[in-house]
Amino acid sequence: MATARTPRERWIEEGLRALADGGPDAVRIEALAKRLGVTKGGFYGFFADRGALLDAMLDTWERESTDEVIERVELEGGDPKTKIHRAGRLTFSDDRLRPIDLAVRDWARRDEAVAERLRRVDNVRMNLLREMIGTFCSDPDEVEARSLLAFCVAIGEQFLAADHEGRTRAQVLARAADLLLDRPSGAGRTP
Amino acid sequence: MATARTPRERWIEEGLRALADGGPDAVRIEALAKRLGVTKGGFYGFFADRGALLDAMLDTWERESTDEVIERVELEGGDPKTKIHRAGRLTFSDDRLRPIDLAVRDWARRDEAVAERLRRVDNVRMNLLREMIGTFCSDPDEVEARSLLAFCVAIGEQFLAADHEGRTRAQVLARAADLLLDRPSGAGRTP
DNA sequence: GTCCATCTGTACGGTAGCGTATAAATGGCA
DNA sequence: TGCCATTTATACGCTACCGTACAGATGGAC
Repeated sequence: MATARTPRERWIEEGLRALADGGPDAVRIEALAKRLGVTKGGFYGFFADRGALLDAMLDTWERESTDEVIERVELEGGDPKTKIHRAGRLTFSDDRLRPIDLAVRDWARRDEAVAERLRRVDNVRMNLLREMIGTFCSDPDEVEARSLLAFCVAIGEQFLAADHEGRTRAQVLARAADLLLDRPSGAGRTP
Repeated sequence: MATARTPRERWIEEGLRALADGGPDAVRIEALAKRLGVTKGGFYGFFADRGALLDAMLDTWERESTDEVIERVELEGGDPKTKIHRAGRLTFSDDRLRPIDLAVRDWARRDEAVAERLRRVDNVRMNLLREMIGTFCSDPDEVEARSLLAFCVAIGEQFLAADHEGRTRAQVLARAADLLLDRPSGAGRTP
């Protein structure tokens, strides 16, 4: 048996890099082959067509974005606020995962199958947020609202280009996190 | 002088539609021509090349997203919270502008010139938010944090696929808006 | 070292899109 | 109505990419 010089995983890996850099349209088999230093000859031994590669890429992304992140968050322990920050950092500060995540989000707007995958991933993350925020906030509606805010900041911040008048983005984000995660919450809403 | 059956504006308009539907890669001259019911023959009389169309599209988007929105927000008056909601609605509930805005955000991640335009647009919007939120919140750092949160929710919500356990997205968003825009704010931060 | 399944390079036909050239159609204006 | 600048259709060469076919290279098993 001849060992593959360019196994299935390398095509997926390079495909995810292309997705991160240029969106799904940039995932071109011949371009990937060039970057891998081979021709597309071997590609069709692993994948039926370009669509099969895109599916496999999404499989890999989905697994890495849920199971592995959750596992690492729980493994290291800490208080809820620490865990929330760690979960956010594992996705949105990781130079590998962050751009893939953002590209998938934009992709999901145009492809229902991708949207379904993203929904699964986001629901896992929202559950984590609910659980953490639920430890210091008793009103379920407010837990949901704060979880949504926290998640939206993590994503929206990546797509926002505004400046902050002398402050750094990190400083403003820190203050925003305080508003969401530090303020003691009443049981009900302010009338 | 022969009046153009397909003037410059129609190419831009159709280009923006393609951008909204499929991202910048979907803005293809021959495809636009087909949708306009003509061939690309006349296109190169208005634009030097595909890049010139993309620039013109961004010019149009930038103007519509700042001047026109601001004008309409101020024209109709109302209290700060009303104005914020109206400004958000003018962009993020408009079936024409919303998908263009989102497509431009993703595009800006890969193109520095687009990022620069988006920065100008977002700074205009952030100024509006600061002004409105400043009317009921005195701490400048908190004004900035709340403005960032409000903006990030408006954007992030569009890219988020999670469900809300029996609640609708609109319900959770309403509660989130209360947290950001209703809570009376202290002068300083909670220690 | 030989065998052989597996992987890889090369070549092919087909589609889609860009930008150019040029001829035909169009409609305002005299 | 006829002129003429402007707009549009058609045709072309070029590049990039997809998916297929097949021959040659590769390296583990024996």
